[in-house]
Amino acid sequence: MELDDRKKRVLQAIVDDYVATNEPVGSKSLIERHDFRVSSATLRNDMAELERLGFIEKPHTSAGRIPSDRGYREYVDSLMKIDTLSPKEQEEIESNISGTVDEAAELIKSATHTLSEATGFVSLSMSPRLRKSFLKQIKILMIEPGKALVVLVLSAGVVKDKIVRIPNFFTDEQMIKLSGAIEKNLTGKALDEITFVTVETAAKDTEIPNPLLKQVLYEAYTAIKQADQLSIYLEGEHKMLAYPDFGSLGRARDLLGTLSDSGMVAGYVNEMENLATSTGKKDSYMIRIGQEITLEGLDDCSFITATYNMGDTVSGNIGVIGPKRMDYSRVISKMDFVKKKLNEELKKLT
Amino acid sequence: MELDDRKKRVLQAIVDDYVATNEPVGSKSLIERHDFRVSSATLRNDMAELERLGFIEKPHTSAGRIPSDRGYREYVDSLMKIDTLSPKEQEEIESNISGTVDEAAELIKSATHTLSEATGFVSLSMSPRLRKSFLKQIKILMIEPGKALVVLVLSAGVVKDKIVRIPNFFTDEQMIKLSGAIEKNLTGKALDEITFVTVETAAKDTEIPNPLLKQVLYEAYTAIKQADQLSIYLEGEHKMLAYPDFGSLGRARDLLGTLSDSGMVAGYVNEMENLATSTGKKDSYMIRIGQEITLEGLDDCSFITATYNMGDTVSGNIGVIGPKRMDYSRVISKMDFVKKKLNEELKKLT
DNA sequence: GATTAGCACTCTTCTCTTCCGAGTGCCAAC
DNA sequence: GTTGGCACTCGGAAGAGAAGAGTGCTAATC
Repeated sequence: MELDDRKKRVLQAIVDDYVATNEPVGSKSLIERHDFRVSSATLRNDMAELERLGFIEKPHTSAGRIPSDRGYREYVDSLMKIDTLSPKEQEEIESNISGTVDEAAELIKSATHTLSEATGFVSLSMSPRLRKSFLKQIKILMIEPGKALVVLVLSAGVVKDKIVRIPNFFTDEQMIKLSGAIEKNLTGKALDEITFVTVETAAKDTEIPNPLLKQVLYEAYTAIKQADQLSIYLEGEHKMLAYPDFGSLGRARDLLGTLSDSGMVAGYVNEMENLATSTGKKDSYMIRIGQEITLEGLDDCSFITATYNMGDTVSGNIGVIGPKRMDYSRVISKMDFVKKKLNEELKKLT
Repeated sequence: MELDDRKKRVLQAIVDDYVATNEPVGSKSLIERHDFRVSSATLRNDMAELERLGFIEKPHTSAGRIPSDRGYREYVDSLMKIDTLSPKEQEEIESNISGTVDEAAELIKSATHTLSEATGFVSLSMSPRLRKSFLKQIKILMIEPGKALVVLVLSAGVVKDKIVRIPNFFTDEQMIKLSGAIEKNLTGKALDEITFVTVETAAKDTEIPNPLLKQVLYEAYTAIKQADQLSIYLEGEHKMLAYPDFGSLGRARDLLGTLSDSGMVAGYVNEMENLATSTGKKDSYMIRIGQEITLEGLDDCSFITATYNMGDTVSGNIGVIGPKRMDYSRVISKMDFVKKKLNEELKKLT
């Protein structure tokens, strides 16, 4: 079912007007605000058809129309045109992201912050998926008897550390020897290539009595595995309260409650990303609208994500969550620009 | 102006009832719910007096009374009695905090989480004030030309690291030598004893050409100074939406907006802590009620903090922010218990 | 002097009704 | 296919009571 040209224009106009005013759009106001050159009765017929097809709906009998999820979907898929940012907007974003930060995590955080500020919505970032990154350095430092620090330096400027327990009588020299051996054998390996066996093998020629060794190796292995755990960073949750779309406190509570469970949100983003990768759909951004989002309380939201890259093998996501009644074009172009800048800056770090 | 016994009981009953019901309390319902053995008219006289003294107020002429900030203040200062937790409550908290965590930061986070869960309010923790902690280890590791990692191990199980830029042609050996020299000379020093001069002196006998050295030392110094920056962790902000006390979306927005500025909240907590220390008032907890809180949007909140300790010299704060119409006794006893458990667990780490 | 009963008064809240207007769907005409 | 016209629907605003909870005050009582 293809929409004819005028119906497309009508749907587009309804979305635009509704986004701008937050009022259901009637046939008469459409005529007033747009140059349709037909009468309101004609639009009424078109609108009835659009409703029959599921693109728009009525809050109640005697109100105007609002876009349905499907209407928004059609809008973002084929109707809207993405405009470019003004130099001023670009500069604002640029000045916030570029900087003197030396750690990737900081950079990503500041991009997330910028994104929230620029859009006025909730923004988020997922930590890079480090499975494919490789070990540049691994050191195990004795802190005190029974305690050591494992420090991992990964490609792309990422540093992780973890305090681990070790047998009390493990000595300094033993640790230095062990650390050297592990480093020598594991450096250059991708995280997902490293198994417990790999670590054990790496330590084989250290001549440290086995029972002692095993626990330390296990802790080191855990530290390595833990490094590629996904984490999420959310910002600007409170901004959602400013939108009348979540008028009732109940809805707002559900929404913020869900967002506060960052593990759940992270899981969802990850799922979306995997789905997109596996189905080969790789636009520069991904949108989920309203009911398409399976998280509780986000029925009135849209969720837009994009992928940033650190080097060739490592990537993560940034994203925006706002009311589905949002100016998609602006938000997407802003996110796109933030992503671009973030990628550039990340490149400088490697 | 001392209140007579019955007036105290009346005030106490008003606070208790109001906290329980969220309804302004009238003389009649007071009689019904409590065993005053006088008539409602008598209580009306008492209430008029309490109002004249500023302990209670009327939302409007024909409503009951609600406690004023001053009323709550009197209540927490001299009327309430803090009850102990049931074994079940204790166990719930205990099982959440004690655990196998090896890093202090993790432990503090989990205590904060537990606190929010147990009270149903926003909870927060401030990172330990590390000025007085001492360096157990400091290592500078080369990552690649132009980049190094400074790792600090502080007393009380705290590890900090920071990537720093260094001159490109700084070599591996130079770094090892430098790292050793700095470590040898700075270990055991408290963070606030370390100045740039100290660091420079520590590196004096390395025989590395001066112009090179200076930048690295400065970066190392920065890393050290940065380690004692305060940070704050907030949790459960969305829970505030569940309380009718913040009925209007506007108020809720102000509140969450303020809480989202964690720097500001951290500054306020720090200020409170300093004030308490300097005036010598050292209760096991501190309370700020309503207007006493100078943060915007927290007029209807109370802010309760306590201090946790890591070793003899290092401490930080945990706290709760809830509606001022809260069950102070329960909240305080819970916070107190969380604090106690946290202190115990922190002790195990050192 | 403190306490009490009684009563007039105040003010919010809830419900019911009415009214208005924006918007619709449909029909007949163009 | 498009248009003008018109009856109809429904939500929201505005207003009018009525109910109810609570107060302050006065005069009587302990």
